[in-house]
Amino acid sequence: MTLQVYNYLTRQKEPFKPQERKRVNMYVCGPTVYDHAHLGHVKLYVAMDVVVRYLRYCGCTVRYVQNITDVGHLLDSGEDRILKGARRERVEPMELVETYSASYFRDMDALGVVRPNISPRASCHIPEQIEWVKTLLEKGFAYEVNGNVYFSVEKFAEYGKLSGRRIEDLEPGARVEVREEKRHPADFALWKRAEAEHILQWPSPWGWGYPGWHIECSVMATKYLGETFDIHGGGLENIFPHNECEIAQAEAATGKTFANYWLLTGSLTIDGVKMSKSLGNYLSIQDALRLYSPYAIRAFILSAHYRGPLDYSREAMEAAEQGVRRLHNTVRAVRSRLKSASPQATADLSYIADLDPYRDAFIAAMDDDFNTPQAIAALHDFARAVNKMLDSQQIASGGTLATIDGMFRDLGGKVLGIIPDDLEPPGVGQELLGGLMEIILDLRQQYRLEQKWQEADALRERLLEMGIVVEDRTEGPSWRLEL
RNA sequence: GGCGACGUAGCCAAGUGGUAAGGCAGGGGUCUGCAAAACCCUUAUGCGUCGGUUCGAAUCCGACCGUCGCCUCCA
Repeated sequence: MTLQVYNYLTRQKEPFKPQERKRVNMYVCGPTVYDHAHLGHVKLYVAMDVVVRYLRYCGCTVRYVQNITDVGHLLDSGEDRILKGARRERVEPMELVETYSASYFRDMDALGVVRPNISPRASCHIPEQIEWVKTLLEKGFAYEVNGNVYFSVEKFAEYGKLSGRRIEDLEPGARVEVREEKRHPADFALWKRAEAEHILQWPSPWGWGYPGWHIECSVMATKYLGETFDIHGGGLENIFPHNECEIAQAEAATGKTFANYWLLTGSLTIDGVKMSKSLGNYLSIQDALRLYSPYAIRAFILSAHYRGPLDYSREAMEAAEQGVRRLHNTVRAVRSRLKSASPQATADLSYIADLDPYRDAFIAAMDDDFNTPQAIAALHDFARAVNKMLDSQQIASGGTLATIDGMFRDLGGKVLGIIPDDLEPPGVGQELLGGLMEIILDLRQQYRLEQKWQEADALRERLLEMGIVVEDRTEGPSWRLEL
């Protein structure tokens, strides 16, 4: 494998070498489930999805862990996001968590995002987190004040190594008021004392309370992936303080490197501003799926490199939709030709040999830090070559067509997830529909032979109104459902 | 104030020293009864601005301008 990845720890591209050959352990910071996910979240999860898919395509066994934050993630006001959501909807906190976890998975499924192997919840790992805090206290990296336990950043010499910040550079209280009881303004909470009205609380050696936001990731990542694992992914905007704190807690406790490679993604913006819940400039995934196909949404996100920012606009999404449609048209044509191709015909070896450069270009792009824009470009170049061959009326053998289809399935399907295995929408009555369409198209051909253009066109128009596109190709009429 | 990212055609966006990928949109053409699809040609003497290094810079260096993110709990 010659995969190169940009590692935020070293700020450069490095050859990717998992600890164990062909086995990759990977962790990505997951959602806080207090509301529906929106397109902004999708950029991270689709990008990481493609990382996982590509590693698997390269033959690696990937254990992908992505947490579900259901406790301890506070708002600027100091209010727990989960509790605020629960109050808003007048439900139990854990009821809210169930609702939005389900919503999150439903959205990700709809977008073809492969599920993590493990989706651990913070609230299910309270004992482990308490143990971890105890360890940090014993080792002298933490201190307790009034039922709160803080991590002492001055005790951890490497604090800031990921984000490139120095403690002296931080402006205390820039956003959140500094708590007097902290020894250093930059110290962060490992465990927080819960007031009586705080519903989510657990007993601990320091009284009733709940874990700080950062500790869950350190604890759950190491629990399922080992003290040192291969890849830690996340959004660039969380590099500080969240990711930095994860490293500090983990490495202070274990004395070992936390994660070897840090892959961080740029934000999705809209009109140049980050799409976020708090700004209200977001598009929910459900709404986005009403406007665009899941393949277009993925293609849009993958049209920019994962590390950079990407600006959402109606125009850009339409462009992605059209681009993906072009690829689907080619794949549909190949599969349709494949049905009538003779299966025992020998493969056109010279043409298959010509396929290699396209696959190589795709692989080279992906090997270069998952350069999906270039990989998609390679797919488009490939589609053009295939279209040319189909147009030229060369008799392609079943073997050649199957190889081409296989490439689209592998590269566009398995790796990028922008080409489905079945282009026609699933559902009952497919055979009935096929039979009916055959009758209608036969009738229309009869009109055309008789040069009754008005009747033929009217038929096509009415079918189009129902979402059935009819195209008269040189090899005969074809139809497809367009949603 | 500090740290960081970004600025490439009408739009989205690759390219990080060798003379500007790809997609969308636009224009022209081929094919077609028409349409669609597809294919061909075409669209940045130019990569925020100004300097510098170099035989050669979108790519390296410096300054400046602009946009955005983060600075203790927003993916």
